[in-house]
Formats: sequence, structure tokens, C-alpha cells
Amino acid sequence: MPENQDLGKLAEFFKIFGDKTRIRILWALSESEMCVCDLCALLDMKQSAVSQQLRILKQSRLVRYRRDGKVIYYSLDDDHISRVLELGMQHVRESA
Amino acid sequence: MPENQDLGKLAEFFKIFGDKTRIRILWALSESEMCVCDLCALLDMKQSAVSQQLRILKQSRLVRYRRDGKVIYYSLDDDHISRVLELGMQHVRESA
DNA sequence: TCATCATATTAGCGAATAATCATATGATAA
DNA sequence: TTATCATATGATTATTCGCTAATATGATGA
Repeated sequence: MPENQDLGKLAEFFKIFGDKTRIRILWALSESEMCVCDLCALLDMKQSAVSQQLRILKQSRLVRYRRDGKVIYYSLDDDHISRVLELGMQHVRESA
Repeated sequence: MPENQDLGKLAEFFKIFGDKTRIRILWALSESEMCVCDLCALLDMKQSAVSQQLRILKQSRLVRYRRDGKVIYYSLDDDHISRVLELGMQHVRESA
């Protein structure tokens, strides 16, 4: 067994994926960089709700962002993220 | 983007991993089959707490079980599960 | 500087959830 | 059948969490 602390971090890591809104955001970003209002339109959600989830994703280092004028573009932080998404989706589809 | 419904299922799938107790159970089972009382001892937790989490893992098809006399042995249901665990742990350790 | 646009933050509410305690089920052996 | 052991279930409680509404921040262009 890995150390208790690592297992705790692992649970925290997966907890981020355990919400439909965040999954949709992550999946959208895995296809292309997007600004907040793109995400609002795509997900049909209030801006504040999207921003809140983006903050969580930022704090967990799952996404990064860059500013371009007034607009802030978000993208996935690293390769693991989309690999985790893919692997999970594979499971979901196979066990359907 | 995958269908909305699939993304919902994916979030539900990851939600299961988003709890320290369940992660510890899953990891333990990835190393070997165990009965409830083995898990109680290993995790130092009440039997009812362990059973409740096992029920969730059962319902989500992440674990299966077999009875041998009075004892019920649990194990991981399929290969995806431990691969997801490994991949997640890899991320956690690299971003430490 | 000031108005505007994109994004972030805060407070409050309702829903979901994990642990505990107590009790129930169900298989085994005498 | 009955006592016992392993496991499951139910009720309760405390906490976590995501959304909404309202407001704040902060960069841009006039």
C-alpha cells in the first residue's frame, strides 16, 4: 500500500473528476482551449457557476490559463488529465 | 464532446474514487482479495463503515465478491480499475 | 479618467454523503 | 433448531459541495 498521505491526495485528485460540470469542462478543454464565456455557452450555464468550477480546477492544477486582452483562455494542464478521462470513458462505455 | 449522458456516467464513475476510504479499499483489493474483517483491520475502521463503502463499490461494479463459508471475499472487478488507480497515483506523485 | 466588458468572489440555501450506533440477515456448527 | 460469527442495513447527524444572486475586480478603449 502507498503511504496514507498519498492515498489521501489521490482521493482528492479523483474528487475533482467526480462532478458532471467539471467533467464537461475538462472534456471541452481537452478538445480545445476556451474562454469562460465559450464554456458558459457550450455548457449552457451561468458564468459564476463556471468560474467557480474553473477556480477549483485551477487550484488543483488540472487547468492552466493565459490572458489575451480582456479574455482569459483555459486549457488542460498536462497529459495525464486527458489520459485519465479517456481511460475512465473506456470503462464507462464497456460496462454499459 | 461525448454525449451528455456518458459524461454524467463518467462523473459518477470518478466520484467513487473521490473518497479516501474507498481509495484505500480499492488499493488494498488491487493487491489481493480480502474479506470485510481483513479490510477493517487493515484500515482500522468500524465494520459497518467498511461495509457501507463496499456496498457502494459493489453497486458501481468496481468490486465483486464470492462467499466462502461465513466469509465474503472482495476483489476488484476488472482491469480498468487498477489502471485508473495507477495513472492517478502517477499524476499525484509527479505533481508533488 | 471613465464606461464597459470579461471574469472572479461572496453569502446563503438545499442536496448529497460518510461515519456512528443499533439492529437485522444469513450461513455454519453443535 | 439454536447459538454464534461475519456481514449488511437503517436511522441519525455533521459536513461538504454546487448553484444562484449580487457584487467586486481588473483590463481595455474612448
